[in-house]
Amino acid sequence: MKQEVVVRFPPSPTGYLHIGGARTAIFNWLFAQKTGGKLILRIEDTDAERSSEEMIQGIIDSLKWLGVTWDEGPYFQSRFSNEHVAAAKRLLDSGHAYKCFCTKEDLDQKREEARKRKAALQYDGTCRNLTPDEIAKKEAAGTPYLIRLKVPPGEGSVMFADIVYGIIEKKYEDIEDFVIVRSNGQPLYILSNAVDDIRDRITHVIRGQDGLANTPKQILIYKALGAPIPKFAHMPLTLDPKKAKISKRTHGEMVAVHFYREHGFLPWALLNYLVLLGWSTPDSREIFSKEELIEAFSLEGINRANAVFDVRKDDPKFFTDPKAISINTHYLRNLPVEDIEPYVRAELEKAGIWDPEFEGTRHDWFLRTIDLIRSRYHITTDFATLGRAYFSDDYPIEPKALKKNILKHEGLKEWFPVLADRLQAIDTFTVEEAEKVIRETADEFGIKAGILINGIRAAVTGQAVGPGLFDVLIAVGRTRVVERLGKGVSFFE
RNA sequence: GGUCCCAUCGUCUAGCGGUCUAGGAUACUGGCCUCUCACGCCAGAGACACGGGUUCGAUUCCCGUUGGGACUACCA
Repeated sequence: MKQEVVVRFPPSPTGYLHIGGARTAIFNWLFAQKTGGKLILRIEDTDAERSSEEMIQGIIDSLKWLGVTWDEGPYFQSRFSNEHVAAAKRLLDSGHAYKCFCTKEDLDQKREEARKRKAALQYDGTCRNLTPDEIAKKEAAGTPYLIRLKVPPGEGSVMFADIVYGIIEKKYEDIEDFVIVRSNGQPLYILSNAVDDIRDRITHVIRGQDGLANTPKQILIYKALGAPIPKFAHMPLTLDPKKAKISKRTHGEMVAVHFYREHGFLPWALLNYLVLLGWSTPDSREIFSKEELIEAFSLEGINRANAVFDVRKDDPKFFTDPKAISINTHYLRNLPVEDIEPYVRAELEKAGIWDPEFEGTRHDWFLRTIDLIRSRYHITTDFATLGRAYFSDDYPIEPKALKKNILKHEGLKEWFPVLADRLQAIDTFTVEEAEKVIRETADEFGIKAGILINGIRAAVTGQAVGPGLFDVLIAVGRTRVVERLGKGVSFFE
């Protein structure tokens, strides 16, 4: 019988969830979904100094927003510190680890010397072979100690087959006797993480490539503890355009999941973009529904080369990776209107122009209007900014539109009121009738229809661009159109 | 410094010895459409880091160089 897959996402709550972490969570989630396995959320909060309740909540909110679901947890690493300590004691008792009484100063000094000699800066094993007598003496003297894992001596090596990177081999002699417990008795991440994974019966460790170099050490811990070794799949890192690892510290909000939430991204669009960073299908397909993505996903499709998250700081045209925006745009335009309705509503509420009628008596109108204007928007916030005139009477007139489409044609001062009257007089206010009236008016005054059309668009929507004008008029509604045109004269004052 | 990983258009990528005059996406340019702007459609420009091998034949395999990245804490 095949063993059930269990994977985990173990964020450290020292900050918000960023792009890189989200991507790791997504890959784990997809693998669990694909294999019918479980995803465990484990908060690695053992660094109490830097962890906070607020960050934990933020990470959970971001995961939920993305639609990444987990089957167990959140567990908190700090609750299991007794297990980590117990594991260290077992290692000590079985001779797989030893106490090291070297002082930090000694170690620093030795490291410094090694650096000067240009040699590897490994621990020299001073305390590795202390006799029981010597140990007892130092303990009796109250000398503080930390615990190091005893790396097997000799020619051997640690070897494992990473699902993404292939066979990785590391010689014992290239691994130092690394610290697993601090002198204050606190276990270190490398130990805690392995112990937690063993307890949680993790079958596949899917994480960033930055964990690759530490994997041999962790395998040594698994072996020393007599635990089965999980499969490893390391994924390429996300780099910034300068090829530096993405981090909260250097990139700030730009790389936070919540930044994209606040800037008009649809969660699935962000997820879809993120999964494309380091993963692909043989046919280079890029747009997937949730079901399609789970179906298509496989660890074998993960790329080895790091990917650049093309964030563009201070780019007037793109506030983030153009590809991410284009995927968001795609969903904004192609999803059923009902699917994006809630996001539009949220934006209108945020802008203070939400009207309950939009989901009441004017619900059909609301959906049709969203559908009418969405093809030129990229982010959901556009509905409240660029699309404001459709939902509120309080909208700004873009200076460029005012100048180019209204002030340039002084005749509009007279034409606007005429148009207002004539549109008001139409029997049934339809696209066809409105168009007829406007074109006839243009003929009558001997001007190109475009002048009236563009002028009306600027007056009615505040913008120089937008959907076909006659559709706009119907969407905005006769009453408002007439009212707005009636005020048109004031532009010239 | 040591150990390890990586290397195809600006960016994300396909390619797993001949199908490559290297495919897709995005961004960019031009055109069509048109009341504007988008959408859509059509077209264009744009890459196998370099040098050695192996082979009848290398983008694909091996080695080296260069470049980039990660790890190397009593952080996680």
